[in-house]
Amino acid sequence: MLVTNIIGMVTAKSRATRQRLVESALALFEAHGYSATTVDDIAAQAGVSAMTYFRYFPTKEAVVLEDHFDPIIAESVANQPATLPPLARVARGLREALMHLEESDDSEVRRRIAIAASEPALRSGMHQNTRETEDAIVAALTRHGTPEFTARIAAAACLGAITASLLTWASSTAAQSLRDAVIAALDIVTAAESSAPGSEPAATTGGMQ
Amino acid sequence: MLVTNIIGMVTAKSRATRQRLVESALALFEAHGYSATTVDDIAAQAGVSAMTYFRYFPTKEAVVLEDHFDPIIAESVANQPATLPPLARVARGLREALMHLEESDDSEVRRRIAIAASEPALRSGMHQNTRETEDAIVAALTRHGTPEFTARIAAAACLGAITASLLTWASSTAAQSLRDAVIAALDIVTAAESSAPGSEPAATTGGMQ
DNA sequence: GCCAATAATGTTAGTGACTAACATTCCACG
DNA sequence: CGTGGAATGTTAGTCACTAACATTATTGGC
Repeated sequence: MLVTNIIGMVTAKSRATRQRLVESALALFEAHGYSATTVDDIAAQAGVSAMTYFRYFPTKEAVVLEDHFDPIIAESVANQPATLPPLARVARGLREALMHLEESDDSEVRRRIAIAASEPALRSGMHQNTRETEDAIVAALTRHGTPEFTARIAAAACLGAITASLLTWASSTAAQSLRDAVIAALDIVTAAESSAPGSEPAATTGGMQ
Repeated sequence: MLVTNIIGMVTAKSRATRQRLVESALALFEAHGYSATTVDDIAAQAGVSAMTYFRYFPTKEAVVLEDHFDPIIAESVANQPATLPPLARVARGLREALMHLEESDDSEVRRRIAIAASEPALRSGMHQNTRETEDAIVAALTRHGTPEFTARIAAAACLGAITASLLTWASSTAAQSLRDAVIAALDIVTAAESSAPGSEPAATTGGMQ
């Protein structure tokens, strides 16, 4: 949820402008590369001034890095049995949250992440985006007695794994779904726990091993 | 190893200039905040022009984010027994690499990371820095038969945990050592494996739980 | 001690991301 | 139709960063 949503900017016209900006940006980034594309280019392509671009997106990065990926995670994590080790709770919570995600928009997400993977600055921007999610997970865990440091490390480990997984997934040609890529990553993080009580390994994922 | 070390820049004078730039930057960042400090300010404080600053550091971030922290890690990881699950091998390799680190310069590192923690842009810059280390670990693991995806996820998970740990450590007032903070983080990531064969939990760390 | 060669620094001029202040156009609703 | 607020534009500026070229220190050989 990087982006404004400030009061105003909600009319049909504004939604259309925003959409044009996103599409122009992705197309130009794919065609000429991220750094070779200026904000002016994007704005011009969308039929709008650069100033208007910045009214919709706070930075050049933001138009790529908006994540539709910050959802009910905390809720899911909080619902895991407190008897599991923190890392397992986070991983299982993330897996469950994923199940409540429409499979549909994989393709645009893949475009975005593929662009992000191509530019170091954007790659690290992805990590920045997970900060909110990390905080939400930490809050969920500490509410049930996990010490803050432990909670944060467990969250950071899982999110680091997921981010790496997404970057690999988006750059790969395999017809794997985003969901399977993330699940595969979480399986690796919790591999040693697959024999622990109450934890069944998720469905195997084919290609990405 | 963010920074130049290009041919030249190795004389006594250049080392002195570099040192002055680092000290000026840290002091100004601590005094007025990262974003309120301009590169011109830093250069002026060091008695040098802005252009000279950029001859030593490629970006404003770099003067903070140089890591003395990218060392023999791959070597250590490669030396772990291949019978362990990948995550455990990475964690144990990192722990061992840490042991070969002088404890001495904790204080400056702490200053740097504390500054990094205060600015989102710098925080994500830290992640960017770990990319080289991640690649080195992946290379070490795949050389011994671990699939690339698995290797990368394990590396990313551990490095994510370590980074989070460092950010917490640097902002805390506890007199803990950097080494103990990192070990504590790795213990959390591999908690479920502490009963696995050949893996003894590292020394407990007091404060940071 | 003087004279190259080379390292270190400076100057100028530019690009591009981003901000602030203010002016303008568009559009819905009375 | 006309008015108020939303959407957009203009201008002018700051700051990170780059390139090309000019200048000053430093150092090693004589």
